[in-house]
This record gives sequence, structure tokens and C-alpha cells, in this order.
Amino acid sequence: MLDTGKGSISLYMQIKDLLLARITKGDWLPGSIIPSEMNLAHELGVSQGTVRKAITELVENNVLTRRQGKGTFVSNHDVNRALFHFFHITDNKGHKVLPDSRVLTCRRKIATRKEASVLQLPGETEVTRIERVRSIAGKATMIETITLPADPFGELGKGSEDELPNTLYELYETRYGITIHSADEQLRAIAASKHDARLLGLEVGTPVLEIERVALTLDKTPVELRVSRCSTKNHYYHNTCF
Amino acid sequence: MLDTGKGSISLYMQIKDLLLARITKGDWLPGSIIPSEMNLAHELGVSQGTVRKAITELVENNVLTRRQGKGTFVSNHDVNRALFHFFHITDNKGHKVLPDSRVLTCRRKIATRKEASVLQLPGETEVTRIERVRSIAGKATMIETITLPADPFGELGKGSEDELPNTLYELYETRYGITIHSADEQLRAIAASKHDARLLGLEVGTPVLEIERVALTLDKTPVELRVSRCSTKNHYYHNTCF
DNA sequence: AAGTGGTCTAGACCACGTA
DNA sequence: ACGTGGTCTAGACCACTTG
Repeated sequence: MLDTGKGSISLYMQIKDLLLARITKGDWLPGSIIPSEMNLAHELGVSQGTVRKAITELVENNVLTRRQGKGTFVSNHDVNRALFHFFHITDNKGHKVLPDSRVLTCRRKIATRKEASVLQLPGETEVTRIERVRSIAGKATMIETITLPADPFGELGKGSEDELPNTLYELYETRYGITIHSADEQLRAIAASKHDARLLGLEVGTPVLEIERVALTLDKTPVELRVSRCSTKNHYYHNTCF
Repeated sequence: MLDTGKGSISLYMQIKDLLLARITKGDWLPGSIIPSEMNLAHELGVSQGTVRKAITELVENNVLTRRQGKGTFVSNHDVNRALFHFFHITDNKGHKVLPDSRVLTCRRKIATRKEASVLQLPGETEVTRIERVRSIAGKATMIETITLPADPFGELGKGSEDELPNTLYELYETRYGITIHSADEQLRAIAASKHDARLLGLEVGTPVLEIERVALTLDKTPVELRVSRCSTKNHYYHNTCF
């Protein structure tokens, strides 16, 4: 099974790929425990240290989570992950708070060229488009337009609009088996449209921050396009570089 | 020297802190080689694997760089580091290019309250303020206002304005012994001022992206405040989240 | 050939969580 | 008491770089 020949890829990398494959296939679901390092070592015929090195890299990629004394678990989305890894808006003092959200619309539509291209869909495909307003401390701060391919997100968008939770990535994971692992964000400054201005309580033409995010699964399949328009009157987008 | 008692911090952490201290003190300068893992292990009376684990974490923090067959080196700033870790503007196709820069002014001034607070300076301190325009493919794309404390950056700003290189962090490192290790960025959308508009070739009031960056050394001392105003007509700020 | 980092092993003991 | 991950050791061999 494992390639121990000369010029081959290292053992721990093969094990890492193997574990990754099992997770991607769904053998081990988010939140569930995986076999112990010793068990995996025996099963795969390598030493515990080699399994450990493979797991360590997956932990660094936020794919697995270790809990001393308990075991190693497949990471799942919770409020903390949403806040620390996928939400970058802070108030003027640098404090992060996850905003509330209120859904405006949730409808099936034909994908625009942009949406189809970003989500790698064929032309003229149906998508679900959700529009919601997010508020921090009771004040409307951002408008989100979320586009999801119809395929994995079957019934979503056929009614049941008001039942959408605040943290969507948890829903994707628990209800559709889709785990968001990373996201690419592109930011620019644009003028608030009439629609933006009304919802955010701004003058038309006020500069707002547009965040265009493509969310990806572990195997880098794009599964969500999210365009946010954010008032930066009392909030910033925050990023730390190393 | 090392604490091997019970409830104490782990050995490799102590070694990591020790190596970090030597680098921060300047015992080992950026770009120079550090002793081999075996030598450090003998010197410190631990096994090579323990030193290795300490070094691994410093490599992950971009403090050290390993080169197989050669040794382990203190990381230094080069064009690649500037581009991959500290520059986030891409063109509409997602391509990164480091812009050219033209210095407009470079003067000694009294720090504003904002500058003094961010750079942790006492009131009424002198700082060096640099203003420059950065161009991509010949087109002015961003205006940068850079504020440096007078203290470590002695003669900078007393003449010699035109000799400033494109990548300033390299200069800080080689000429002043200041290594930028991380940076915090806060982004918002604002309207272009008359000054901004003229330099960027935009209409007054056009939304531009303002990036306020505080650059930190390894021991988290803030040493530079950089406010950039960026036209997002043909460029984005790009960020990947995990 | 000698020295460096990179991988892998086998085994020891510690700290934590559960039963 | 037992199983888990966390730390540490000692030693082997490989891959790469330099003299």
C-alpha cells in the first residue's frame, strides 16, 4: 500500500494524503474521532512518530484537532472558527463580534456569467441566491449576497427562508455534508448604490468596502460566492500578516 | 540553564525562547547561519530531535529558514517576502506585482496624536514622515504615507530623500538593524481627497481603499505606521483565509 | 568525504481525561 | 487503571551541498 521505494515521496506525506482522502470521502465526518496514533501506526505498518508527523501537518491546516487525553478529531465549524478564521470585521477598537443576520430574499435564479465562472458551473445553471443584512450592536453594517450551486444544496432556496442560521458554514456542514476549509477574498472600495445606501443607512455614493469571497472545500472546489458590502464608518476589515 | 523540573515549560519551548532571544538581541543577524542542530544539541545538553522541534516552530513563524545540506539561517527580507507576506494588492486577474515607487516628500515632523499612540511614543515627539506614490505598469495606483519614529531611524529624513529603495523593509533591516516580522492591517473605504484624486488620476470623492498598517518587530514593538490609499479601479486587495 | 538538514524507528516517561 | 496525545531520547539512514 505505502511506497517505501527510493526516490518516492516521504512516508508521512503518503499517510497525510491517505488521511486527507478518508476525510474528503466522508469516512470520518467532521466532529468525529479518528483512530489513535498507535492504532494508525499498526494498521499502516509504520512507527507512531511517522503517523504523528502526518497528523501534525493536518492539525496545522485546521483539518484535524488534537485533544490531549481524548484523541484526534476531524475539525468542524463552530462559532469560534467562523469568528477567528472567516470573519475579519472589527469595530474601531479592534474587537470582533459576529453580527446578527436577517434574510431579505432567498430564491432560485439563473447564474450570472460571473457566478457560473467563479463556481465552475456550466452556462444557464440554476443557483440559490440569498440576500441578507448583518447587524452589529443593532446597527446594519453589511449586506451579503450569497450564491450557492443548486447541486449539493438541493432543497435550499425552495421555501424555508426564515430558518437560515446566522453561521451558514455550520449549516452547510451538518445539513449538506459540505465543509468549508478555506476562502479567497478580494476587497475593493465602491460607491454605495441606492439599495446599499437605504439598507445601511448611508447617503448614496458613500464609499463602502466590497468583499468578494469564494469559499472552498478541502479539495479546493468552490462552493459559495459571497459578496458583502460593508459600511466602514464604525468598522474595519482587519488582517494580520506574517 | 535549562529547567528540567516537573511542572515546568517543555524543553523545546525553552530552547525556542532562547534562540529567539539570541536573534532578537542581534547575536545572529538576518541572513547569517546559526549553529547546526547537532552543535546546538551538544551545547544545550539535549538531543538533536528536541532542538529540531524548537527550530521547526521558528521556521513556521518565518523567523528561521532551513536549507538542506547547507544549514539553518535567520530569515531576512527580500523581494519575495515583501511580495508574498506583506503585499496584498493584485490586478483583476489575481496576479501580484510589486509596484515601483516615487518619493514625494520625506521630512521630520512632530508626531500627530494618532502616530504617537500607534507607535507608542511620548507626546510632541519628532518622527520622519515619507509620502510616496506607487505605480503598477506605469499607472499610479496607491499613495503611501509612512511614519517612522526618529529613534531607531536616526539620519533618515535629514536629506537623502531620493535614495530610498522600493522595498523599505530591506532598508530597515540592513541599515538600521530593524527586522519587520509581522504587521496588522485595518482596511476601510473612504472618498478620495483632492490630493488623492490628483495623484491617482481619479475624480474627487471616488471610493478608494485605505489600508492602515502597523509593522511590528519580533518582540511586537511597533516601528512603522503606513497609511495607503489605493485605487481599486483595476486592482484588488487579496487575502486567503484558512 | 564530511557536514548539513530530512525522514524514520523504537522505546521511555509525562499530562490529561475517562471509567 | 488505562488509553490518549505530548515530550524526549538515541540512533539509523537518506538527500543535498561543499570542499
